[in-house]
Amino acid sequence: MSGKNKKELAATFTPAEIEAPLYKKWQDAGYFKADAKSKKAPFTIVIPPPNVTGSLHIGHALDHTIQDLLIRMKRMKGFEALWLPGMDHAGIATQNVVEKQLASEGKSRHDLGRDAFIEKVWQWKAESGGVILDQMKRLGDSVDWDRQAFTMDANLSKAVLTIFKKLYDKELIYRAERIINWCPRCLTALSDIEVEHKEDVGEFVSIKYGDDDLNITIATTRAETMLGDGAVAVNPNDDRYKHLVGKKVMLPLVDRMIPIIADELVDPDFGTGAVKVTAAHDPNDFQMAMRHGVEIVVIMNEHGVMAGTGTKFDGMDRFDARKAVVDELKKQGRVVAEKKPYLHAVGHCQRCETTVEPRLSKQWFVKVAPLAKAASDAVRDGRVKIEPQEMAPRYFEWVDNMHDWCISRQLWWGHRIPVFYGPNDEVVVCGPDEKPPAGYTQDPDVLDTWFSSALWPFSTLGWPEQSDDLKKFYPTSVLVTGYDILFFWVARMMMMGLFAMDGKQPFDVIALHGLVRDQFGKKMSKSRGNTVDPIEFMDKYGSDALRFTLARGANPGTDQALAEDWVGGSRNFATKLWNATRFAMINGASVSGAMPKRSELNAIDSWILTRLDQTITEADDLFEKFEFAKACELIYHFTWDDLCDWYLELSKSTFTAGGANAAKSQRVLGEVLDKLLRLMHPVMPFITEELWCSLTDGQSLMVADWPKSDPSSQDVKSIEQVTKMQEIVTEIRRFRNDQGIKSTAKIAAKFTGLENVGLADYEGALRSIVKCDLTDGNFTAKTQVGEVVIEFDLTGAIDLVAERARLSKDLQIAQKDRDTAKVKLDNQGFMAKAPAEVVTEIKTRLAQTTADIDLLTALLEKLPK
RNA sequence: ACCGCUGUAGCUCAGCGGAUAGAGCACCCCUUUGACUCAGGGGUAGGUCGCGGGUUCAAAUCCCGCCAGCGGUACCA
Repeated sequence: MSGKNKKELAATFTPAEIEAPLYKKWQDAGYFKADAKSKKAPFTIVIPPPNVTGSLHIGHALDHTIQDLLIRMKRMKGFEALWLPGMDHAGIATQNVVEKQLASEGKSRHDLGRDAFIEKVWQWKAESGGVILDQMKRLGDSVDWDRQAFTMDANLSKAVLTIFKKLYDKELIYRAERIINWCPRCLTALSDIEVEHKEDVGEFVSIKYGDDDLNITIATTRAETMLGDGAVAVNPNDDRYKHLVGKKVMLPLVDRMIPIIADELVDPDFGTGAVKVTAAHDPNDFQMAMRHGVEIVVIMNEHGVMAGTGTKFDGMDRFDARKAVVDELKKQGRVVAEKKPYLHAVGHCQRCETTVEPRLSKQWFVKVAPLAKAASDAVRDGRVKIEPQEMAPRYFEWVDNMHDWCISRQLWWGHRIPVFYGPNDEVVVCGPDEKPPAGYTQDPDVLDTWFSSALWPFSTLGWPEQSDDLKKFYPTSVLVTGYDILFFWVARMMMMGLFAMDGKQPFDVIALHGLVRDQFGKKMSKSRGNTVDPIEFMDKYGSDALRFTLARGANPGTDQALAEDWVGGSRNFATKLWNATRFAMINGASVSGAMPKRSELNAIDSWILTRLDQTITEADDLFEKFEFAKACELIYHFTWDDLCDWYLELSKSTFTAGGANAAKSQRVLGEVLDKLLRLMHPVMPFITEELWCSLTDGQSLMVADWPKSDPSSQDVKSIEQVTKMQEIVTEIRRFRNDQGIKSTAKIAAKFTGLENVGLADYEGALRSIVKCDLTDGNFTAKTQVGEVVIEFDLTGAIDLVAERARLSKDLQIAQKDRDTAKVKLDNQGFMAKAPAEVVTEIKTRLAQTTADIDLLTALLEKLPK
């Protein structure tokens, strides 16, 4: 009765053979496309834009598995589902790649000039950028490729100009001279989040300033900066130094008189309690300098090389100069104390690891306070939900303490700052389609990449135009990302989204997942050499296996460990599913025709339908709550244990017998697989598609309906019956095992009392699953499960020692359980205060264990000596 | 230093007031080539729930302290 187009399933499942063709099939059919004109309710996810220079790593694989899972599920649920892909232009990273290329030809970007260089970058992007996009297809990502976006696209660039001007007009963007994080290698300013603080080994030297008449000892780890000191600061309440405040002291090596000032910022308990103030090279010193009018002396150039000090140290690298300065001071006997090694946190460039140099320079900043407050409030008042909620404090911690955001980058690749300067330093900001007055020159810098990434949830949908997409799909439904980058762009997207879209949040939910770690829970890193390649895993085990492994490990907001073995286990699971379906089809599983009435079904069929229904209800609920690990666990358990180990085994005799009973079970089995495959599709899209199409002759699971549960069909009695069957089977297996009977050996057995537990009709099924087919014999041994007695013909082969040991052990356990129950019931406090259900439960347990004890005692006594 | 998170079976993790603490993988024993052999089936074994106090009839679960690990933040020059 198989349909004409039904494919025979191959004997083994080979992921590589089905994955690419199925992806193509989906793409060709247009299933990934979303329609802005649709009447369906929207469900939107914009991809957290990966880097154009990047390739797929295991963290993306997890991130994308979750997004694809949600999108596929919502699509099946009848939403107009849009998953919008794209990339950001990664200013520094991309420029680095191309500059390296040029360097290998002995050229620098300056040899080419700005326009030619940018052209070169575009060329690089066309040839080798965006590798990740192709890799996403391997994962099965059901993204709408027609809407693919790039932060440097015309429309997204227009969005950047528009928002810049808007912010400037509202005085939320300003230009100022500040101490910023400067990378002397990348030659650009960095924002706070592009700086990584790491413990460095340094040296903490105490240096005596001044002479015999007037001196003060300061302590520093950056001796070279003393050449640019403008003052020495002490705490105003520090009695040791009070008398020196207002006096001037001689700065060694440069022979300059500098004032001693008093400022609260100085901690009297740290170091010597006296601090050198180098306003041009330290953010705190700069603050103090502003307060006290201290002279600002710049002593380094952009490369971190000493310059303009008028000393012999000019021309030396900052680190060489540090040593040289200390040596020189030592010679002069000014080094009073040295502490080394001295561990302290130092900022490093996230991209190139170079030690960041705080540097005084004029840059453009976003005034974040008002924007951050809006971003904070949106979460606080519940318009945006963070999942899991325990992560919210981290968000607040970050957003509420954000410093102003330096957005200038001294690069060429990126959105050029739309500011033009007139001959007398007039400033004009140009929005899209606006022209600066003649003779004005544009700011040479570009904007931080994240300035454009922050617009992603709406710029990709057409903003600033009021496009159909924007109307249909904004606000997006959920942003899926790792908690480690919650701050990187989530906070920025929130700020910009709320600002640009008149207070409408960029997403309703922020769903955070953890990091993928190695099998020992260690963070993966190239230097540790413990990274894994998702592509390699997909080659070896299939995409579905990788996806399932990741989804199964994805507890909300917590990290997960990943080992190759786990992926292998998921591959085995996929194989199990494949073979179960194949077996079902060989045995005539069918999806056509009406389902038999519940009343006509045997307990086993009714049970599996009940379990299926429970599984659908619970898994659906868990998926909706972003509890992917638990949902997968549930599905795994249902498939492997309930369906394969119990249902199929218990039903084999029915299928073999054939006839009307078999036909009913075949229909039931078809129904179970049909719904199960639908339920699993979002997690394992490839294998489920292949199996489902074979089983049902359907077009595609991608556009099939999500399985609905029907709680009214719950059959509690069938659960009791099958649970009883499982107990009997387990006991017989245990008995056979203890007696050393091969699991394939067919032995004789006699069942008594099945009718007492409503299993009179299931003796055949029971006999078949435990290979006790024979009914005649000399029954010399027996065991018992409640009211059911099973006797065996072991023709004197019974191992009395093993059996007695076993029974004694069970008896002991039962006695212990009975005792604990008794203690509870004798406890007056418990009887008085515990809820009635709990008391009843304990009473039942007492009765149960007492019965068990009687039974075991009797069996022990009857056991031949 | 501060904030946050974590500490449960050999490993990775669930459980987060109801008492017999679970799963996957690994181990051990038996078994299998008639859905499953890069497999499958069955059966065992394995845990002072980090440590110490407290609250409760009842604590892995709540509170306090401590220890250990991780992450983030930080102006300690």
